Amino acid sequence: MSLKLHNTLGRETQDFEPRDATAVRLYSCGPTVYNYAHIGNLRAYVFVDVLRRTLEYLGFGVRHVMNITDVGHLSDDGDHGEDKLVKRSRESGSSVWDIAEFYTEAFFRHAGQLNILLPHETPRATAHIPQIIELIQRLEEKGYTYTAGGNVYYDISRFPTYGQLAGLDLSTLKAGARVDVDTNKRNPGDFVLWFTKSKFENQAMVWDSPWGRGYPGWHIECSAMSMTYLGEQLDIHCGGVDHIPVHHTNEIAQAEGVTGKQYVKYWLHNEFLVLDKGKMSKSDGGFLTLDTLIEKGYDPLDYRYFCLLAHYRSELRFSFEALDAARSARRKVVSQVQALMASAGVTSDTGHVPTGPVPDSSPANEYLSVFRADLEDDLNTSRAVSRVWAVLKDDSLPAEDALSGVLDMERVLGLGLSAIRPEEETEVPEAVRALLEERQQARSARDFARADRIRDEVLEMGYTIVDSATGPHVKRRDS
RNA sequence: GGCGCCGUGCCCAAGUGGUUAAGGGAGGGGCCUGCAAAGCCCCCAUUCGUCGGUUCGAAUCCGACCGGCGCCUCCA
Repeated sequence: MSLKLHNTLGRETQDFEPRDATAVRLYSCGPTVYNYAHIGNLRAYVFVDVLRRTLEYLGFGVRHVMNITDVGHLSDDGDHGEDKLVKRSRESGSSVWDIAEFYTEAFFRHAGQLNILLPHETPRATAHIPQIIELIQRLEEKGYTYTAGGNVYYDISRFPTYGQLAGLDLSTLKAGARVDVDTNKRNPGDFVLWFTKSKFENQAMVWDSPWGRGYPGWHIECSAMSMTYLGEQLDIHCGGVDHIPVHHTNEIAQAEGVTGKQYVKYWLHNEFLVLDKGKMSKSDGGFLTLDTLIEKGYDPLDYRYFCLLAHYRSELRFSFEALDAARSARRKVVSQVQALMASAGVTSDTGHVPTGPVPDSSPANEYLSVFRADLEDDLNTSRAVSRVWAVLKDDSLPAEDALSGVLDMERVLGLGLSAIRPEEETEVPEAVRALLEERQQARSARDFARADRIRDEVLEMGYTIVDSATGPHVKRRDS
């Protein structure tokens, strides 16, 4: 079998055939950094990470680029509304640049905590204004633009296949259904490439351009940066489903308008994380960040595990009950892996856990081949995760093989399994050690009430006592 | 108004024409234990929103209806 991916362009699952298998050109839409990424946003980055890891797992070379949109977006279409960065700046008293930098750092921190591999390039929009201007100029030369009311617009009537990705029927789109009509536009679907007329004070991020001092529109930065780093034709471009009708539709119009060539071969879009009340929205204010989950006692990787439980093209219903289930499951995987380490004789002294390729002779390959097939089937992570359990539950599998099998799967899953250390006697304070001794004496004397009191006392101090045939073990609580 | 998606056990969720409807969590029972915890074993949907239809056969295809949601504004 070979990798099959669901292409939004054409709405069908297709065999993945990159233009160059040694360097798959992957572009994913990154964050807009005027606020923290919420956990719904983060689901999208986990998805892209699994995609990239899968490609690498299957032997493809990958070049992954993700933009950081640090230029302000308006909260409304057509030069109305307010720039989100400016708004944030006004509210916090910091400069827009500081705001962008702060949230960019927060984003990378969260991504790292989720075991998301850093893309090879993470270009900032503000660092690519010349490329953006050049792209607009090329569109202008080819006659795709017009100027009205001080802004440069893209004229979608010049691009015959406009809206193909989204299956838009332009004649049925209802202009102004939710937004005021921009009277400068010739066609309601036209969009701004360059603004010179800012309606608000304090527009801090402005640059000189052939059309006047101003700032770029909201879709052009992705076209400019993707083409700068990956060339005119990409293999895969991903993002959330919300990008299909506008952002990605406009990106295609911009890129293909300039090059006359197909911009992206495979468009992949992830579905939303939803709450009872619907999707989590960045502009609604009430949203959960990864830090919120951490404060509530979850490991970031519990959330990653949770994301992997559902297919990326399905809505995933978030609840703390469901997250608890993921946490319980992941903790169990961790302890099972530690048990395998013990069986396989892996200690921190012998040091290494098996990391290299699993030998063909290993019985674990039976599981790895179905695992691989699950991923090749449009990234069925839900099934892929179930293969971890299958390995863990197969008692006929030698511990070393089970261990190497699970760690091989970890290359894609990224659940932190390769970072698991053998379980060992925890260094405990002298006071705890003394209590432990006291408790053993109590147990020998069959004074269990006292033994239990001591156990509670030790628990208060942050350590869990677990009795076993070979004597009591002490672990840090909540491991 | 237009376009689109979803509805599977207590919860999350896979499966999208054909053996017993993955997997996890929770729950129940058992083994083990002084008791716990952990671990292990067993149980937990004759049924896939409802009603029709197509088919030898449907959770999977078609239609209607009910319910939920997304997009057409920035948004993962």
